[in-house]
Amino acid sequence: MSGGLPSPAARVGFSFEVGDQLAGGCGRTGTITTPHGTIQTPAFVVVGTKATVKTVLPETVAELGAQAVLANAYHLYLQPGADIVEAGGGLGRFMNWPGPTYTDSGGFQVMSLGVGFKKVLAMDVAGLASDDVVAAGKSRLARVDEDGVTFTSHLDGSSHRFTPEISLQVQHRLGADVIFAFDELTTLMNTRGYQERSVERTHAWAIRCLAEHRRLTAERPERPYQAMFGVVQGAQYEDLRRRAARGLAELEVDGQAFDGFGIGGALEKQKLGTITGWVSAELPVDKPRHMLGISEPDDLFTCVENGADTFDCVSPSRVARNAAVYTRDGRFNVNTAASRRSFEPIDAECDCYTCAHYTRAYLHHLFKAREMLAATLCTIHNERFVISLVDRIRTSISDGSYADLKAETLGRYYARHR
RNA sequence: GUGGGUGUAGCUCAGUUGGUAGAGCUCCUGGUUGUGGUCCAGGUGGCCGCGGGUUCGAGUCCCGUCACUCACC
Repeated sequence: MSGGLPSPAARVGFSFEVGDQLAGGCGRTGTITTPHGTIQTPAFVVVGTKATVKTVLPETVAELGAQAVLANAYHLYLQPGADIVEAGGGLGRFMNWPGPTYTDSGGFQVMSLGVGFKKVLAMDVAGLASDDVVAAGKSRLARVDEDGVTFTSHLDGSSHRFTPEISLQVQHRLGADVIFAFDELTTLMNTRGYQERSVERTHAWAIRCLAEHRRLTAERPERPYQAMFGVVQGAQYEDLRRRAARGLAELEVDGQAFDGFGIGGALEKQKLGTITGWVSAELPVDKPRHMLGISEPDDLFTCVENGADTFDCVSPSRVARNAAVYTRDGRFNVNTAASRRSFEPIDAECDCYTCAHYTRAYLHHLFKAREMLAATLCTIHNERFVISLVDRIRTSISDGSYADLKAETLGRYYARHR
């Protein structure tokens, strides 16, 4: 382990304590404490982009075992506006979620609105490298410059400007317990030269984010402290990833350092573990590491054993709305003919509300009939599946059964495909 | 009974001056990793109501016939 900083002064309202270590790896358990409660790590943070976990009630989200919810600053800035969320008592109160909350900075939208697609994982990139990537048939809705990003709203076409300072101002108004630095997310199709310049830009923005965060925090001392995470970029390049991580770890602006770190960007699935390992090695052991946009079972194990503490991902809810459901024996689409007369739960071993009360045939019917309950029930199941898996991973680190859990879980989950 | 209309994919319908058929939906199968997604991609499926005729060639033109439908007796 290198690049670690001395322990920062304890901050009121936010802390991270490392628990058990995974034998033979840099995985660990831990406890994140926020003004709205604690998070036992490793943990899966449920995504509620627009201040709602699509199709499910907050009470249900809590019953799923979700420990925290992550919303998006860019989306809430556009609608309803950060001032309204602030006037509504802040993100958690506004959406009736009493537990810990996160907001993403809008950095992801720099890429997704810019290039018109979101394929940043497991993409065949041979021969496609480019400085100016845009999906065929899509118009660019975001343009990056050194100072910030100009967006064209996907809602009404209006033009908006995001800079590190503006993102932080928005996130402070939203009031989540954990906020992220405004970064630039590239795709695997960008050239090495572009990735290099992008990492430098993200670092320069990180400095501005810390300065603005410090200013805003000092301005409102009466408010609960919002923890600030820096985001490590660098695509698939070891030197860029390590340099980015080390740079953020060492960064301190007028005594203000990052409280934790996000690991994001273009992550080739095959290199996910390796990249996470590079980054973890450069980051301080006593601050939490959040994997942005990861939830596939094999990816969760890979990231945890390489030092990741928390995850968020839209996948469980997004695929649920399109009829894909996870089971211990792999994923399948419940809207296909195989489920029409299957009067069994999605996963007989699952402890979720959906599996306790509903059959595949019923869910199949709901999807065919385009009933809204289909999305709700499958979202409940999928979110519970991922939360439960990460919970079991956490327990297994503590009781020494991690290797067994991993072998059994992945062996079953991918049996059909291997 | 008379006159008109319609018969093309499971459904609703397109099919240009005749050159062995298309769309949407359905159906089937994939996909979805910091939500531009209540979606995207691909695929199966038709002796064009039936029988004759004209023509090198007919879903297209002609004759007959059957079914459904509308109007009037």
